[in-house]
Amino acid sequence: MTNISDYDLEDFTPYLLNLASETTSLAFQRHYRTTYGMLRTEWRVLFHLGQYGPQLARDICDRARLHKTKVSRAVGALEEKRYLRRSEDTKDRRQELLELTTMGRNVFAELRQAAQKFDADLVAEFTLEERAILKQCLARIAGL
Amino acid sequence: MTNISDYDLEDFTPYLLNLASETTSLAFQRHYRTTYGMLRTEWRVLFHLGQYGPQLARDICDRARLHKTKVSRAVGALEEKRYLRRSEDTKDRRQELLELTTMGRNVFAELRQAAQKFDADLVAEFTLEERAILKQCLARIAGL
DNA sequence: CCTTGTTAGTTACAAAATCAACCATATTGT
DNA sequence: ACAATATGGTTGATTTTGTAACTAACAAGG
Repeated sequence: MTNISDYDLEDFTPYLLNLASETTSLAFQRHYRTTYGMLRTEWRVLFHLGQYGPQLARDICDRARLHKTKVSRAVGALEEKRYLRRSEDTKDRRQELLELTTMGRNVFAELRQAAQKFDADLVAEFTLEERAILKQCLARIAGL
Repeated sequence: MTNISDYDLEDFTPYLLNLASETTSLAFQRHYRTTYGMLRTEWRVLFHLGQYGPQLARDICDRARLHKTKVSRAVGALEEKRYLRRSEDTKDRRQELLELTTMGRNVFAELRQAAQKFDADLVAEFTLEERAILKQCLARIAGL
């Protein structure tokens, strides 16, 4: 009987993606976790608010591809830390506008810089072409 | 006030990695979850045993970069499903050699084929060069 | 109005991951 | 030999996530 397949799972892209994702996420964690006591979802929500300005929880769900329960809890946690504020002065009383407080904006500025540096270090060993292809492939795979 | 930086989260590699990883992992889940009732960690452990042959839990921890508690629980679950067997005939009575049963090897063969097809479809839209660069970059980032 | 359906967001409960403590065995230094 | 320490692995408590059901507000059709 011949070998049906000599496919090596080291080539399994989801596996590589998972390893790479875990490696980088764990490494970057210390910037928001140890310093600010934030969870990953909180950092993501903070980032979206800092990056795209005041918006609804719904918008964050869509953009960040996070489930509404995750966002709901992260918003609660960020509110407790006084990093964001809600206001529901809209006509639609179901929704509430989320925006960072001054403290939240400071944290965001700090973390954005850390992220930028972290990323630069991460891809430092790659050529410009490799970086471009990497990001392009990842974006396509992620469905962006 | 000037804009300190126009760095965008979309450019943050860990974020892209996370999105891509989640997207593919969720998509592949159905192959081991719905068909065999396995969890992600179980599939990973099975994969490592099938790929690299009989070994200690410790080896799987190192190679798969999984915490020992996760591996311990996954091994227990796989044993219950009769996909693996333990034997502690070693000189060191603390450790036990893990190996797949015939059934476990069949499941592995089946899943490996599914993985191969899944992966082929995933990267189908990329050129050979792009695929090579993608894998190379991911491996480097993952520290392989 | 008043049913029916939809949307924004929260909450309750189950599943899973994380963390710390633990047991048994092995190894090292004195 | 015998503390002290390290290793392989398990277990239990705590956290975090995921799933589903829920409330409240709005929107349309009759």
